[in-house]
Amino acid sequence: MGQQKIRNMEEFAAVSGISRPTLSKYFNDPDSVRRSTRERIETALSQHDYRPNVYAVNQNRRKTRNIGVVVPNLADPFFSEIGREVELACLAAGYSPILLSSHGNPAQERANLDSLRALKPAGVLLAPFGKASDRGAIERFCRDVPVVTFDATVEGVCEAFVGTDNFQSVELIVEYLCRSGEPPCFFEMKTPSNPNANKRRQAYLEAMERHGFAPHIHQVPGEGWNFEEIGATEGGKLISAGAFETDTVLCSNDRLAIGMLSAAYELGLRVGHGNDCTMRIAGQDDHPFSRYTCPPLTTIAQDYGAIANRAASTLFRIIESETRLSEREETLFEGKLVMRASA
Amino acid sequence: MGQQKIRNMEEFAAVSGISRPTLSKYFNDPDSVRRSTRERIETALSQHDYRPNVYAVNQNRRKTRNIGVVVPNLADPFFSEIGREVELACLAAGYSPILLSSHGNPAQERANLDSLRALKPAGVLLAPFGKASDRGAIERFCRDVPVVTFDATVEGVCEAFVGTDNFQSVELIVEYLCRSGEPPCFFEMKTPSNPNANKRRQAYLEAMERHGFAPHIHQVPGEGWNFEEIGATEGGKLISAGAFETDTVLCSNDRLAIGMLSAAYELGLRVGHGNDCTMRIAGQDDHPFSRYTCPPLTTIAQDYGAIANRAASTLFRIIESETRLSEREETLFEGKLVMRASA
DNA sequence: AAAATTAATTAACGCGCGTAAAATTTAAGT
DNA sequence: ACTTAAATTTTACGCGCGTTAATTAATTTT
Repeated sequence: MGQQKIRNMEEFAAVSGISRPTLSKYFNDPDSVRRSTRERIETALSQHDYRPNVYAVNQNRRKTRNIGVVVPNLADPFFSEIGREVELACLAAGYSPILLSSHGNPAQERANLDSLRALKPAGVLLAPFGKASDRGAIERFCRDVPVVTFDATVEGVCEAFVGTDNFQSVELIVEYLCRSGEPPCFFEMKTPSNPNANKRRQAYLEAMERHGFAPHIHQVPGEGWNFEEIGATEGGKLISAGAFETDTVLCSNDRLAIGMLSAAYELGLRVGHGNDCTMRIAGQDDHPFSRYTCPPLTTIAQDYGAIANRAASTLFRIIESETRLSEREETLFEGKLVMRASA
Repeated sequence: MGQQKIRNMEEFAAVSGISRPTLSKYFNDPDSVRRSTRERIETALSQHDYRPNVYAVNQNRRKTRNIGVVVPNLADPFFSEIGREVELACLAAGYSPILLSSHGNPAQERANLDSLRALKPAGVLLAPFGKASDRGAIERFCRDVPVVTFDATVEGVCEAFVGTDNFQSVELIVEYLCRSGEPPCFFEMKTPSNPNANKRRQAYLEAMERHGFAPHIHQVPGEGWNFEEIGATEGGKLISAGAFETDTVLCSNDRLAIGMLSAAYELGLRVGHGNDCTMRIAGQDDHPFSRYTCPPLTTIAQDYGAIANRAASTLFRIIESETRLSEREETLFEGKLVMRASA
């Protein structure tokens, strides 16, 4: 390895015998220089280990190669998984992802966008809160930076949206539940911040009508992101009060279902589709922990990988074309039924 | 708000009527200028919204105010929680945290340190893999950047370590388990990468001896970070084979315990300390999901907040004193017994 | 009010790199 | 070998801010 440390590109030009502008070209895009020079640079690089100063580079480049990735809550394994997928896609395309969590707090989401703005990112992949998001702030941000939203959408803003087709997904599981037993009641929070929740409720209503059953929606109070807690306490209350019209409950998401399963267990109820079971509980999202609940949770799996990759590739396309999309693109992936023991 | 956009500090100096060097002082430390000028700057700031260019600032400053935070796996809620606490501590002290996950991959840990080096951070808070970490790389990194490790340690390197006192914690739960029923067997992975696992095994052996019981350690194969899976399949095998010498199992961590609980449920066993129960299962870490398992998991809680804050404040002390610690500091916080239904 | 202290201004340089224009070299094509 | 096109080198400027030294202004002290 290198003997004396190389302090800047000038010095590296000296030891490598390549002019500084050519080196600059190389570091911007290794393929932009002739193969022979590229090889000379790379051997020099292997002997002296020099890396361009990030700050100087980004100061002078019009657009950085940074991609901001903002998710509402990294403590939720769903978002840490999908965040990870997005990061990988960025890396693979030669961009530098910067992952920020809004920690369940819409004000933090706004703060994250502010921080990102200072980093002059080439683009941003945003999983917004939805209704709870600061719409104005996001709109303003989208004017300055190409943004693709994923998972949840803020109606009308941003270049594109990639998510799951809630109507297809809900139909899938409602159909299954109706076919295999009593039609499901729907369990959710009264004031869900996530727009998917509203679509899922709507989709439930439509699906139930389609199958000729009366819908039963149960909304419970509760704030914040402690969904398991809400599912356990409020879901438990409903169960023990006998509030559910049928023996089957479709939860708005897996985390609520996990809480409700825990409450059912406490109440000594056996959940599942067996003969010895009292009720069925199903979720939505295929949360990483859903296969370890008792019993394992029947749910709808979102295609994390497809969503992440499509969102990323859409953003790259916008960045590289240097033109905004003429109209807002919406891509919805289908959910898959994951049948386990709980329903 | 501002009418025309301010492009740089020069222009902001013009509109605010403050000279550029004074502004520069202000942005470095608002308290370094006279109160009257500070107020003038801040009113101008509220009218024109200007922010210094991050890249230009960091290029010229000797040390940035960036703090790198590296955790082994953000998909593990334990680390997303503690990572969050650390971030908050950095923010509160006026630093800019940059959270990176190694995604369960030691090579990624090294890559993360490389990325961080390019950002010239003032310091780094590192939760290393431990044995699996690239010791040489970490040592080299520590020579250049002040580093405080937390959660897990790499023996001998870095300025300081903050973690949980495994010997105290394990004694606590072993004592409880012995007192309240049959003495525990110990369940863990054969090749744990986390050094805490080794300390916990050792602590278990010592605690059992102290209480006059024969220890029984069961190690199962399995690679990677899918602990629940390993706990479920391998733990399930042991249970159904009747391999455990007593009816009580202490798992090396909560995620293994969550898996084992799921296996026990599948086997139709009732877990807990009630009369109708077949076995007891306990964990360690107080994983965020442990209170929603069936039954809720008895475990040892680490003091996330205390660990995060102590690690951060120790790092800040080193950074601000501009001197390396004369000797390596080790701080261990006590665990607390969390009694739930599983044991 | 004068002297002493403290703070702000002016002027100027440097950081490490992007980038543009002109001059030169290299490679490819006939 | 000669023409042409493509790549590289030289030279030079600019980015936005940190920082320093000398100067001037504002504040505090006696």
